[in-house]
Amino acid sequence: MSATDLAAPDEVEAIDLGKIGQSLGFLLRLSQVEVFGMFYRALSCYEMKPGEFSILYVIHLNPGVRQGALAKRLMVKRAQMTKLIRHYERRGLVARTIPEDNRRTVHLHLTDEGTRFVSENDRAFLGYIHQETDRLTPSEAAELTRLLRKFIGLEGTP
Amino acid sequence: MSATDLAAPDEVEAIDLGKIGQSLGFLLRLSQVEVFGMFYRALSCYEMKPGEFSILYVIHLNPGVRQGALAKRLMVKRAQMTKLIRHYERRGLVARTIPEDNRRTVHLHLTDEGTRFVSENDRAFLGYIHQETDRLTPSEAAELTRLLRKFIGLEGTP
DNA sequence: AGCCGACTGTTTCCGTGTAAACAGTTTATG
DNA sequence: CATAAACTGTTTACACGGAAACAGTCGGCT
Repeated sequence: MSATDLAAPDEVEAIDLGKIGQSLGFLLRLSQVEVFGMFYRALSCYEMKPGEFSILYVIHLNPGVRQGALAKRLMVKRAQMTKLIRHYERRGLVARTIPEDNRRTVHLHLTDEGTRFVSENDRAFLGYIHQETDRLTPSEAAELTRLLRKFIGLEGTP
Repeated sequence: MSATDLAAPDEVEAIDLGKIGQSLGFLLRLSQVEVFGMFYRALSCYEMKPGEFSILYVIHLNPGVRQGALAKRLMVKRAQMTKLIRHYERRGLVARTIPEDNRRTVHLHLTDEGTRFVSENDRAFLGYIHQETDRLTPSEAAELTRLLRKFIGLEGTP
């Protein structure tokens, strides 16, 4: 079933959450569960999770990015980024190049196949969210993203 | 260091996020990282994560809750809830009782020690967030929680 | 030049959460 | 009543992400 399977009635909804229900951390976690559920219902056909696609997408927008810089921007650990990039390399979507002037770093590019993949599936992955914010009005959805962007200090860079 | 350690300059911030920067899923994930970072800086002394405390807190508010109902309400899998509850039971904070009329279910209560723990650390765990939304004005923080609550369908039950 | 420290990516190990199968219990159904 | 189906919690196996240690590379300092 969807979340935690259970055919229980509204006994569940009767549970008092107290101040937890106002806690930003709790609300964020539940929201993420909700978004991931939406994604899964809509895009389970593609064998790729939204976070994985976003990496390809950002490489597409920034050819030659350093691997560590990408990791920091996307807030994933360098170790994790290594695993993902090696995976995409094996899959033939990403190419790694080590420049001569600084052989510590790794620059990332999309292969032709990777470029094609991103171009073709762009809309599906980026647009799925706007179709599914059914509980929010469009202006509320816009305000929500604005507040989140401000909260994480992502205002100046649209 | 804090997030992904890296002494890099603003090379990182120059990376173009494109439409990803407007994606609700992406923003939610970054926000959660942010909140968890806040918590860690403030409450690393307690040997308990916010999600773990929230379970004790909700049991405190709803003595005798069924374990599965609690899991569904908090959106954690039943298997995971089993591990957590058994852990708290060993630690002497939670007591499990199996009622005679339905021996499939498990009802949860706090022990005296558990009650004391929640009462004493209540403020520290629930209040840490309001101290740390420094990038948001109070009214913006309130609006953000309101929108998140609406987004996950948690409106009627304050 | 040579050494020390910092940077970058990688590897290894471990904690946590999930999925799937399981066991006991209750309810529905013939 | 007996059998099947559904419910509830538990166990087991595994995938994912993080922390820490590691190896190669570069810069600074004497």
